[in-house]
Amino acid sequence: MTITVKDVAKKAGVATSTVSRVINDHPSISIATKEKVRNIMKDMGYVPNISARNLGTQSANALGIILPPFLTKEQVGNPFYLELIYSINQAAVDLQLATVIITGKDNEELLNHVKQMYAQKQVDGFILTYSIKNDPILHYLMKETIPVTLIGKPCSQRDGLSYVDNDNQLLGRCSTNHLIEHHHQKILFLTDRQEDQVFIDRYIGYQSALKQANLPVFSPKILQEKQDWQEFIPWIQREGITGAIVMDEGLALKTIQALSQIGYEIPADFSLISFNNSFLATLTHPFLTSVDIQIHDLATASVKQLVSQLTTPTTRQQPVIIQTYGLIQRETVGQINTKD
Amino acid sequence: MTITVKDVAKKAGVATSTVSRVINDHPSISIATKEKVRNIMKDMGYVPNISARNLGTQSANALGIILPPFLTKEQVGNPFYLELIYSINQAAVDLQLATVIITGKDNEELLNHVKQMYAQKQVDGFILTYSIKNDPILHYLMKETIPVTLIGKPCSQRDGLSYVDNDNQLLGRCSTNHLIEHHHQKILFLTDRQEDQVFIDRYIGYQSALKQANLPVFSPKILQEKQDWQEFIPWIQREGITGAIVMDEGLALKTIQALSQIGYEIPADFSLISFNNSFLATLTHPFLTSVDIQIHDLATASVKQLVSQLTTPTTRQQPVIIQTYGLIQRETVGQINTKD
DNA sequence: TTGTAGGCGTTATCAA
DNA sequence: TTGATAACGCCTACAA
Repeated sequence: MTITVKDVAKKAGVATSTVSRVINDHPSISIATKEKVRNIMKDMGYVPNISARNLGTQSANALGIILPPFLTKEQVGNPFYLELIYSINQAAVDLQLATVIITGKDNEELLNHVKQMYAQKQVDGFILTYSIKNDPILHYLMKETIPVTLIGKPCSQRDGLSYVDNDNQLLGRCSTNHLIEHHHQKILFLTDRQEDQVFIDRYIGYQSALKQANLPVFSPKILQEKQDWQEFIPWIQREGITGAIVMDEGLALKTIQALSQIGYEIPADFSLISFNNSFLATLTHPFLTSVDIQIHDLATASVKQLVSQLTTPTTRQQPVIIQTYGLIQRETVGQINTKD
Repeated sequence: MTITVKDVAKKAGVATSTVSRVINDHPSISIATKEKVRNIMKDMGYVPNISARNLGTQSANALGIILPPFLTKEQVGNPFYLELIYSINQAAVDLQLATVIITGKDNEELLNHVKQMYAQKQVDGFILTYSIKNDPILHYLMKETIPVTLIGKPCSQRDGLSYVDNDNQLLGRCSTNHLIEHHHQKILFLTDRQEDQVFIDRYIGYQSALKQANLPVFSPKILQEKQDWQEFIPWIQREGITGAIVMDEGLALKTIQALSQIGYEIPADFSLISFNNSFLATLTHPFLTSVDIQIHDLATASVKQLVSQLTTPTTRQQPVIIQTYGLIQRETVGQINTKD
């Protein structure tokens, strides 16, 4: 029924081992036989059986994408993950790797799935798509020295951990500078999550930009509950804040709405700059000025990191920091009205 | 190094076949030996090697999720897919199946990946997450009688195709009725894509609800280009439209914005009801009244359908239509102001 | 109810 | 440069 190396070997008048070598482009096979065998493979429509290969090579030819245990509808909706999955898979396919999804409704379930996938040899390693404090998943993977690449920076010092991240301090600095260049002087930093390493780094960048420009640094505003907003908006007016760096595009949209309710015009009265450059940025006017974090590069680099762990397990991986970014100027940043 | 059936067998003083039977819970093994072997497996930390099993059973123990070849940032951002992936994986894990992602930058590449994954026996079958006209992917899978379950209704008659869908005509009818109950009389249907089977069905439901209520039926308004909006908004005013069924929550947000620009208050002057109940619905006020399409049920049913194709390839699958839905009332539907 | 033995399709280790 | 042959770990007749 299915065509195997044996069939190809017989037809080609060579041994199965030769066919196998041709498949793997082994250097010690003459060009002539390679040609011959390849033609026959094509003629017969031969396709290698990956399970059999995996059994032989003791590998899985697959990487696992660990998604965060989603808690809220908001997180599931986060466009970041789908784009990441998509880009990781594209990079993986280029290397003949399959991409397996790993989820769980909570950390315990997720950890079980991770363990199982690895123990059953269904994946060779993992890409962990999020970085949080005291993550039991990351802890387990490192303890067992299972190949893993983290997307994002580890929250605490993790020796030898392979990770790929944006230069979030740089992004924080550049976005802040963008507002400074537009003559803003009282610039805020807004977030809806503070445990996040991404937040910490960007906030550091924000601080450094302001200090360098001799402008006031504000402590980050955490906006989660309704009450946070109720205190926040009057406070902005009182303080005469004119601009903000916003961690998340969803949050930016909410902020714009809250400000319009007190009659602020964007960007005439207030400027915002956000991150990710997702579809949210161009959903409604004013379109969001946003920092593109190059998800594609992040994904490609993470796959590369993981693969090099797999091929050379001994050598330590240097973290990769994506330096490129895009400052996508749209409609939420303007010169500040200095006439008052 | 790794523990195999052989090791377990030796320690338990039984044959490897017995161990194998215990693993698969074969009925002809005595409870006593089952117990014994299981304990030993646990003690030794035995985990079956899936590649080996797959090789033996000629299966892959995995299903492939085919994602649409994404064209635009908007589509990548669509929260629907991530939620679907997540739910499918949860359902698959329960059945001990792995979930493999399949993508491509265009139909050609996607088709190649699909072919390859199946030929290499990396997946047993596919879940196709979208339904479009003349889809070469679906065409190929059906021609080759490869197990597949479609999420959504096929655009043209496809004998014997397994699919899982909402009752979109029902959803179209119910959402329209919801506006009718609020005394709306001139109700529109808004979409940003018209090739879509989902659109067609919901529009049919819209029509039937209006006809039954003896209210005017409008042809669907397609809103894609800027120009569409420029013509649309004045037209609404002229015609005195007071409500709309909107295919997509992103589109609903855009519509609300366009209407506010001409001074309309939502829902006092205009009501909207949309679909999916994604995080977009509660991003900004007014929060969207939305029809929840039960992605979780869709996912679970699709996995079940696919698995039953795999286990009993001969019997025909009856399509599954999810009848339940949630009408999530929020802030965009109100009684129409009848005083004018 | 259990054991024996062969096979699943590749790769890897020897020799030749 | 190639060919035999033995793994790889599990499943499944068939036999006992």
